[in-house]
Amino acid sequence: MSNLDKIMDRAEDSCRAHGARLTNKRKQVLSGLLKSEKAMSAYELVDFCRDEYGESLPPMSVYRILEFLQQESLVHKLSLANKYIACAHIACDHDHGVPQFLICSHCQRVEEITINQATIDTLKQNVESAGFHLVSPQLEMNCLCDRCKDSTV
Amino acid sequence: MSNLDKIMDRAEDSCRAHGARLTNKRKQVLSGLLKSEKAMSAYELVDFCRDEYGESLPPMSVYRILEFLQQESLVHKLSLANKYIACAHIACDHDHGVPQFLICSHCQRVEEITINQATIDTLKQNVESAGFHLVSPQLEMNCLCDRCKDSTV
DNA sequence: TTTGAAATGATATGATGTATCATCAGGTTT
DNA sequence: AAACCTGATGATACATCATATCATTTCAAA
Repeated sequence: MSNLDKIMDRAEDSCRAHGARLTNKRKQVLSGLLKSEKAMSAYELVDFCRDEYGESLPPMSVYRILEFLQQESLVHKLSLANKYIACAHIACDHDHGVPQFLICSHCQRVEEITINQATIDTLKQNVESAGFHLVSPQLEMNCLCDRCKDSTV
Repeated sequence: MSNLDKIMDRAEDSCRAHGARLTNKRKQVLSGLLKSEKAMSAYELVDFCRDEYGESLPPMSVYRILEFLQQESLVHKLSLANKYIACAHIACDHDHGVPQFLICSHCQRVEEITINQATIDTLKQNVESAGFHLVSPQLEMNCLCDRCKDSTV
């Protein structure tokens, strides 16, 4: 069983546990993101599904499906890039924690890492001091990856 | 001399120090953001300039001006909201540090706070461990502000 | 097998952002 | 002052991202 299949199975289990259905179209979008191993825009996913599955999936549907997948914590939206990416921890047993996305401004490569609890607590405390309350915390940072840093020096 | 005037003066000084010109149109956009005391989209600024100054400033120009103001660190782009906001520290003498924006998902109010150095160092260290390098660090977080939290409970 | 809710399709449109070439304004040189 | 250069702005078109709305399909439960 391939790694992709394992992840898709776990995704399906997770949906079922919430009483939600991981339909065929939803699987197509999710596996598209998993296969591509990068962040993709909704319209890129439209093209991908057409090319890969020979099915025309209108943009509206893709957006709806992406929204569903985000609710299920299977996909994250990267606001810095206006793109969507599969969660890197779908098949992990540990708690996912607060995701932090490092986005290479040069090659668009994205790395998802997890912030340690102490740092989150500090951030959260700052937020509370300012009279605000965190909602679905997620951090995104504009970076250069190693390769691009070297190649642009 | 009003606070707004003071800030605009400081902005102009700062530009001059970089050999850049804070032209009339650029002042209009910046003071629009300062007067409104909130984040605005480029097209909202187009409307604002038309209404406030009776001048038609095409969207393309507003985008160019916003880009200029960002380079001068007078304006920040909020990617979570696709809006722009005046830097809260234009007239401050202290170093600005890494800005963190708390955006109320409900009323769109934005608070700019500064993260303490230790937290930044930790974040930066995490980023380096992952083989990435920070570029223009800035954090944005989806929050609820006090008022909206109370009103929605 | 009906039927009701959820998912998807179709269509239109709004919102955000950029490419490109033309024109204008303000200094500098002569 | 006139010519000239550069940076700023205008005009136009278009690309990209996203949502509103109503119609149709699918699928599981009654």
